Amino acid sequence: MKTQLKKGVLDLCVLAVLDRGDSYAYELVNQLAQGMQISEGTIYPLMRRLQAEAWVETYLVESSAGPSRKYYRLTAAGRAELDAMRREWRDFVSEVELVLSPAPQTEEALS
Amino acid sequence: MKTQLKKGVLDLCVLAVLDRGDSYAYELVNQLAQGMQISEGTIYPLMRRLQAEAWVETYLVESSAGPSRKYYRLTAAGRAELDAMRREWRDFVSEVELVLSPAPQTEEALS
DNA sequence: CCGCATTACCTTGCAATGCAAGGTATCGTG
DNA sequence: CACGATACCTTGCATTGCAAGGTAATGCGG
Repeated sequence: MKTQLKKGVLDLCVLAVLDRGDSYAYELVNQLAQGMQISEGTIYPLMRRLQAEAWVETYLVESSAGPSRKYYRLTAAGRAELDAMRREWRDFVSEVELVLSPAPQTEEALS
Repeated sequence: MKTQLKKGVLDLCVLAVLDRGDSYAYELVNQLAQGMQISEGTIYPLMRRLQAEAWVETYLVESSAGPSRKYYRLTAAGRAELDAMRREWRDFVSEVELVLSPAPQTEEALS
């Protein structure tokens, strides 16, 4: 999948996944990596940004196999942002589809 | 419209517009600026990239009001690329919509 | 004829973000 | 006790959109 296309969408995707239940970065990468490529070098800075915006909050959970996991939970603000991003996403897709669709036959295009 | 979302899509949009007829950068900005914001500082480097990839070729046309216009015409390679990009776009949208849709209830998620 | 708006071209520097590469630490198993 | 898997993280680079600024041609009003 083209790298540039993902820019600005991964936030939305991560928030959407977290809306289905708390998770931690390492797991998020594995989940998202199935459909769209995404690597650790992407997710960790991204989670920091989400936390800096107060869209998620964290808590540690000890693991039976490996170091403690830093779980992320959506905040109320995060859920609101998720809704806003969903709307932006739909508007964006509509806009692009409009450009991609065949000429809209505007009357004044016959100069 | 969010800046980051546009990354990787503007190429596709410009090629799609050119597929409907030759145009020049200044006009492309005005056309695209209706739906999605786009500025001159974006379009000129972009057109250079498209030309460097040989997806478009140029020819000058003198204008009755202002300096000569540098028209861009889609090449065969450009048209092929446009088709490829359209497919990538659809795949990309599908992938994101999949993530945004409610939990798909995979059996093995009950560990 | 001169300045100004409009058209039309272009470049520089910055900001945002995805990613490869590399680093650290913990746990269970052989 | 070495190793793989799990899980965390950072640094530096590449790409790309954009604001800001610069150049030049044309026609019009004063």
